[in-house]
Amino acid sequence: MELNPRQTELIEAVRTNGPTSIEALAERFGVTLQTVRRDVRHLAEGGWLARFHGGVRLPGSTTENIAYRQRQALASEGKAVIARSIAQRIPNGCSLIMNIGTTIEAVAHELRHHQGLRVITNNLHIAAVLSANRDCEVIVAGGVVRGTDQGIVGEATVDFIRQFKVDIGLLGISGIEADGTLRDYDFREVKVSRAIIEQSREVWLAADHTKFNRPAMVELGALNDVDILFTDEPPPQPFVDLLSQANVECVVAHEPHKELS
Amino acid sequence: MELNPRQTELIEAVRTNGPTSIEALAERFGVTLQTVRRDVRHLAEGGWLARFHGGVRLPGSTTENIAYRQRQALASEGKAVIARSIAQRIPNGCSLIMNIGTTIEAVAHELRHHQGLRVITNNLHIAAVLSANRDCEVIVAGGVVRGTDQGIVGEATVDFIRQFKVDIGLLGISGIEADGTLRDYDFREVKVSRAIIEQSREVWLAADHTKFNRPAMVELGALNDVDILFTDEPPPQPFVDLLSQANVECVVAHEPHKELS
DNA sequence: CGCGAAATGTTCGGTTTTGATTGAATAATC
DNA sequence: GATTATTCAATCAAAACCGAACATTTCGCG
Repeated sequence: MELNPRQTELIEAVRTNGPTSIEALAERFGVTLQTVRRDVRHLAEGGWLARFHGGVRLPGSTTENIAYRQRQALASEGKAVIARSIAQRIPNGCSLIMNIGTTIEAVAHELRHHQGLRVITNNLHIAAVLSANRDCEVIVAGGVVRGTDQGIVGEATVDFIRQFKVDIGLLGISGIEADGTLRDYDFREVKVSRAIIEQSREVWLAADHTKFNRPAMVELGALNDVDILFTDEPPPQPFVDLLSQANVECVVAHEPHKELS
Repeated sequence: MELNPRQTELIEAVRTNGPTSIEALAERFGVTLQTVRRDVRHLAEGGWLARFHGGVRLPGSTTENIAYRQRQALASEGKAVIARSIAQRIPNGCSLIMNIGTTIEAVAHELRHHQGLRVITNNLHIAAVLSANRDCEVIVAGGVVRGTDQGIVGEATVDFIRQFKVDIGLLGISGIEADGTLRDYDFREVKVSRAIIEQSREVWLAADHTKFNRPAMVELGALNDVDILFTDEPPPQPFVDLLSQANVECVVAHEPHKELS
């Protein structure tokens, strides 16, 4: 089974953007529909893709984990920028813990070509992405898998994470309130995040601008726990002071210049 | 294998710029297409590059993380039959441990509509598939993620599994030798499998016909440890006696009637 | 300068890939 | 359920690409 670059890219395109129409792919690659069909048929026979009338999707995934991927793609504009900015500051060869959250997942994608990383995570997607990097040791935390986002939570997870001590803890979060508390929705996830903070020498927080002033139920910690905050727009007022009081470095990520979609 | 400077540079060029056409390389080095082809053929034979119609790319860039899916698709004819037969015998509401292996993954697919299951696994794919089933509690074992197949192995995994005791342990395996020993390739995986046997009240083994008499390095256990063996063809002679001696029930799964490919 | 070996260029027939057309199959609509 | 609109697959022709054979150049060496 030989694959030419277009076919490789085709798989990649479906992997990242989800189900696509034949027509869109033909335009994307500048070839005719017939050619795309041939590729798609070929790939489907090899089990790389599954086709439906009018398009292709990843094999085995009908509608179940699509809701998740969709959400991931939706807000990816700003998240990718934050992710790149975080990945740039992660040195090769260091140890990380990465928690649940689409922003942190975006970071994982950016880390695919880093070298010598040791990553502990409670996010199945991150584990899957990074385990493809031969030069990266991935340790997944044990525990109960949450159906909504394939996150791993629970007591067992906390215990598992307590076994380690890493250079950098990378946290995504649901909301930062105006009093400087970090919050999330699921208390089981919060317990894990707290454990991550304890076991990390440095804590980096990823939070796009929508997270400021966004309320969430469970208190996770405070800005004091954080060393660096990565975001995509300058934070609004109450937070600028809070950040400097808590001695948090704030990195506002910028688009390199132009992005081709 | 001798490499002249141009060939060295050629590899370098592909390394930095990714897949390239023969034509572009010819222009890049100011030589004819035929010369580039000669170089490329030479380099491809030496494993430095992989070529495709019209150009070259780095080797393995395509097949690495795809090899797994291919393997999964390749032998899926018989595996699906075994998987269905296993899934039929799994009652709703029971607890399971499922290990690494494409056959066991196929079982997971068949379990998507079972109810009230509690599944512990060291296979990320299974975790992903079953976590989509809202009526199934999935617990993933912690540990090091193996890059080749997203299996979780290592000491931590063994410790994690020892915490549980389940109704049924579902094992896939690499080979069954003529002396009745069960074998696999990776000793870390074997340790996990052994732990699974210990923590299960009943052990079900899935092994298609290719596994009989197939040698593998590490001994995992013996047929005595197994309660039921699921396969797709009647086992050859040495095994029929071995199975009855070990008091193993043997289920030969049959195609329902017809399968549309 | 002449020789031979290795590397490179040229030509040509065969193969692979791509694009276009058409009739069949499939989904959507009423 | 019948009709319409897409989509699919088979076929063939054109183009691009490949490899082999042979001609040419380059280079080392006496």
